[in-house]
Formats: sequence, structure tokens, C-alpha cells
Amino acid sequence: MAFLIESDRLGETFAALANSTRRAILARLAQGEANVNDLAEPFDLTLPAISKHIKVLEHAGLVVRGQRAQYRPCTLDPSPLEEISTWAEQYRPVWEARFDRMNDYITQLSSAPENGRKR
Amino acid sequence: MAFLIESDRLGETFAALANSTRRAILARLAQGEANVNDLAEPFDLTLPAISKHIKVLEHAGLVVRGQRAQYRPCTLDPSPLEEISTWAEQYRPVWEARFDRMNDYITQLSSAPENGRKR
DNA sequence: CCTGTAGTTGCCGTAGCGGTTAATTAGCTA
DNA sequence: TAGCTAATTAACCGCTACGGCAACTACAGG
Repeated sequence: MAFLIESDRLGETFAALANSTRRAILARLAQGEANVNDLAEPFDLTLPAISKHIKVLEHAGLVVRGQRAQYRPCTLDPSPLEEISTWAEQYRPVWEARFDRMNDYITQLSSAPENGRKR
Repeated sequence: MAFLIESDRLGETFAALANSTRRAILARLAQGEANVNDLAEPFDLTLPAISKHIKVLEHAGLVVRGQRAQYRPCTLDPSPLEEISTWAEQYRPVWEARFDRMNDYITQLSSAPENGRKR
């Protein structure tokens, strides 16, 4: 009965990346696979907290989990990062145009007869 | 007494982008400046709700506000988008390596003697 | 079977988000 | 001045995020 439940993958990715601990975990995983304890080590957080962060990343598709004995190794899946990069790149024309408009603005300012008076 | 309050600009940007309404507002602003009522029009939300979304975007540095009579026009500031694009691009080597590994995997598959059996 | 190690699940408290309605501020215009 | 339009603020509600602790599951090895 999954009716009209927009999944918003992009939003989920952004939400996952909004947390600095999670971004740090991703950075660590970019070096290669790691267990939960390894990932937890740099942080002043309990293991359950890290476990939950990992679950968020997993749900966002950023982390894939394995199973070897009692270890559940994490690996980075970068495809959502590719997606958000692509999304952001949509706006590249805007931030490149910014300089042009800035120039326009400055030109306007210096050629305008007067500005900023209070009435 | 603002002691040890890490500002986490990147996190704030990601958090702002995590909401689809806010991303839609940005998309609209990419076409050019707009007032709050204009921005609210496409959504099934009250004006205060939109006003709050705008404040989030403003606080994240994604929107700059003006003042003309009773209007407070919004314009897009794309620099945080440039930042997150740069951040994501850090991982490009990872997602490009993925294809190589995929190829390895496919090569393995096609040279393997049989696969996909259920145990 | 018991013990140790790795990790997850459940529950709780605090805080913030996303939405509403109602009231308020700010500026134009008659 | 009064009244209209634009937008924000205030107060409130339900829900979720993030952290902790305690209990639990899962597997390996003696």
C-alpha cells in the first residue's frame, strides 16, 4: 500500500550529510572498509550512537554493509554523492554569472546619480 | 559567551537542502529574484511556513534578502552550493573507481563457471 | 556450555523541525 | 487618519533527530 509516499532520495542524502559525525564516517570509509568499532574510535560517542549513524547512512544508500563472523564491515557507496554533485552542478551557471552581475552592479552604482538616502 | 560552538557551515547548508520545499524555492530563485508571496504561490503551505523556510535558507547563506517598500525580495546566493559541489567532488575518485571494480566484477562473473544458484 | 567480543535494539529526555492559526509590524495609498 | 497589502512574530502542536544507558542478539573459541 505504498501510495503517494514520495521517497525523496535527494532529501534523504542531504539529511544524512547534514551531520558532521556522519560526514567524518564517510571520509573514513573513503580510505576503505571498516568495522563499527573502528569507525567509532575517533569520536566521543557511544557505540549505539555510531551504530545509529551508520544505519542512517545505510538507509541513504551511502554505506553498504557486509557480514563476516561477528563483524559487520561498512563500505562506502559513493553514488548518492555523485547525485548531489550533479544536482549542485545545475547551479554552476548561477555562481559563474554572479561575478558578471557583480560587475553590472558595480557599474550601476558608479553611474547612478545618488543612492541610499533615507527618503 | 559563544564558547566552542562550532558553526558547521557545510552541515547547515546540507540541512537547508534536505527539505524539498526549500530546494524548490532555490530552483525558483535561480530564475531570478522573487517576493515571499511569489515563492509561496506554487505550494500548498501557509505564508508563515514559507517565511520560515526562507529564513532557514537565509541563515544558511543561500538566500539574500532586500527591502523595497513592503516587499522583501529574495535572491539566490549560490556560493554555498559551490562549496557542497566542491565537497562532493572530493569523492569523485571513489565513484570513478567503482566502475573499474564493477568491470573487475563483471569479468569475474563471465569467467566464473556458474552463478546465482540458491545454495 | 560458558565467556568474550561485536554490534543492535529499546526506551528515555532534550531539542529542533515543519506546520498551523492568530496577532502584529511595516509601508503604501486614499 | 484609516485601510489595504506584504510579511513576520508568537504560541502552539505533533513528530523526528540525536544523544545516553541498559538489555539483548550473534558469533567464535575454549
